[in-house]
Amino acid sequence: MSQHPHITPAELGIMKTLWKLGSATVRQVLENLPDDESGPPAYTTVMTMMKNLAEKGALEADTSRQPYVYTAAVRRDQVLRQRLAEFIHTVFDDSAGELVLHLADEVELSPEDVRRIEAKIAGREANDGEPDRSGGGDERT
Amino acid sequence: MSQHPHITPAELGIMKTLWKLGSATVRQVLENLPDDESGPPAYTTVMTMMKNLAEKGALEADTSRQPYVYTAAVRRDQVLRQRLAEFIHTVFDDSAGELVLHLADEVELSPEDVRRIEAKIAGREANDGEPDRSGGGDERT
DNA sequence: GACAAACTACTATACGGGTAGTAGGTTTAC
DNA sequence: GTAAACCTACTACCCGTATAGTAGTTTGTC
Repeated sequence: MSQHPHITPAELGIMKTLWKLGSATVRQVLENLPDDESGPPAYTTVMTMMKNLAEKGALEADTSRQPYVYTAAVRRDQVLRQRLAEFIHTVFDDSAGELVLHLADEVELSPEDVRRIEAKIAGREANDGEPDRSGGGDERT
Repeated sequence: MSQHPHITPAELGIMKTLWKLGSATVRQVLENLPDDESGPPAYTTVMTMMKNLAEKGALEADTSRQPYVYTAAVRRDQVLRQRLAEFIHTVFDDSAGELVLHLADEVELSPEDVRRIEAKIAGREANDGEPDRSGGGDERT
């Protein structure tokens, strides 16, 4: 059971901070939270969320230290991946291709992005095998 | 005007149906709603949402016909684009490159997808400038 | 014109995410 | 060892989304 728990948007902000800091107390997280328009939340709000995240298994709490020290228990790229899959499912009806279309069309890719993507693609073409995408080709129309 | 209203997940399902059908009554939408695990919603639920969407400007209602006939008032790709931008912002901290990386990494991209990205990159490098996309019309579908 | 069927408007409720207060425990400083 | 500061646990509340019931309106039929 390592299926990642559902992480809400606000929680994601906390996770991001944890990923950045490695380990941190509630206060440290609070102080490093990405700047939100609506000002920083209350200490207890952050605490509640971190507690929730810990209960969900997204964070691990070291309760032997007094200001509990939290650490991310799920990896950044796993969570991001999950979100991505979810997103593709709900918005693009599981069609990654469509997403790519929009992506390529609209979003600005920095030269560096392009560089990295090229590298990625290059790697992909090298061992061209195209791993069977057994899953469900369920193209709509 | 073209600033898209905020469309919630459930509403998106309705929009999708409308985009597919072109124009439709509440009942038609209900009957064509993408299969949701939790069974289809009640007629009135769909109606409420469509009403909301109409109020938000996402749908247009022809109230001269008795079973009102609704039509999407925002374009599919615009909404999708917006969602994508939002997603990239919240999840990938505005780094489209990261998204693509994950995409390439995790989701199986078909050779065609890759080709598209390549084409895009090529085009981008060629006339490195801003892709003119004057948002002229506001026709749908 | 009356009745039935279908539809719309209004209203209510459940539920989850987000927010935070308060009470009580723990640690630290004097 | 007492007080101040800090922290945690528990609880409450608000708000938006989603859901749907009910009542009244419109339309079509006989």
